[in-house]
Amino acid sequence: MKYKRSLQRERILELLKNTGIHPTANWLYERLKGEFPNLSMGTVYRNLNILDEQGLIKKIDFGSTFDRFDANITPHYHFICEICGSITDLDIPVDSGLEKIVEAKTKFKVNRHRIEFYGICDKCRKKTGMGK
Amino acid sequence: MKYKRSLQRERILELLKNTGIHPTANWLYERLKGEFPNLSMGTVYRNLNILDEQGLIKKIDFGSTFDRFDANITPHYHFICEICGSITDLDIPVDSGLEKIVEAKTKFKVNRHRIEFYGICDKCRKKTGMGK
DNA sequence: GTTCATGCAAATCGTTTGCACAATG
DNA sequence: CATTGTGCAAACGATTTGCATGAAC
Repeated sequence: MKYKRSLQRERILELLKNTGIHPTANWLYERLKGEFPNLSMGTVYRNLNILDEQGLIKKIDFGSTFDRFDANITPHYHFICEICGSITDLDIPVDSGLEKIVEAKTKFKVNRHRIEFYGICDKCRKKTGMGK
Repeated sequence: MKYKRSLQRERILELLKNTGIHPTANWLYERLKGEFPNLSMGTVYRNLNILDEQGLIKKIDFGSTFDRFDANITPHYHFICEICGSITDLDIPVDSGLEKIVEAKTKFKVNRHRIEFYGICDKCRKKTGMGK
């Protein structure tokens, strides 16, 4: 895919670079519609996806669009296969020391944390011959 | 809120306890509609929310429903305030040793990981008097 | 018999897409 | 002029909700 310049896209990137608040698409839309009175959400989303594809920004995508549910209510981490989407509970110790580190570095009160590992599960490695 | 028994809710919990695949609402619906021919998605979702509220299951909710975007494309962790929803980039080292630990314990190929810390940010601590 | 749960359909919300027109190269 | 971007509105998919009926206590 070959991209052409677009003022809207440039301004979206600029706004994103000048803020630390990790905005939503709607925040960007609100900020820009003074500048581009006919701006539409479609344009904002399309450009965000292009910028993400170009590696200029990162979408904090929180996984798939649908919720997953877990009857294992003890703290644990997850592994998510990037091919088949399967989620596996991990049997590694939950490290609350990490929360201490964050509290030492910031003024925040940390209540909990979560870790997700992403990669390729054993089944998909066999199927696709990917991974080593 | 006071809850009454419901066969549908009991079966949803049972299914969830007997599988490790972290199902979606739709997966549960498909599994149960043989048993409850008139089952509706509304019922599944309502019961999942009740079970979550009761602490009997955990919704892997991936934060809010909307995407957030970040122009900081170097690997880093996030802190999310549970009161105001603000997201802050954290200045603590990204520990790729964690990925090694997972690979040692599993047959998975790990490509990346993410950590989110949840708690109360300094602004909200002042406002609400919460936290310590 | 009061409260909570169900099924159904319509509504909601964030995001995506089809299309005709405008801007870019 | 060939290609990509825009605005608009309609479509989408997961989830929620209003309402009348049914089950639990």
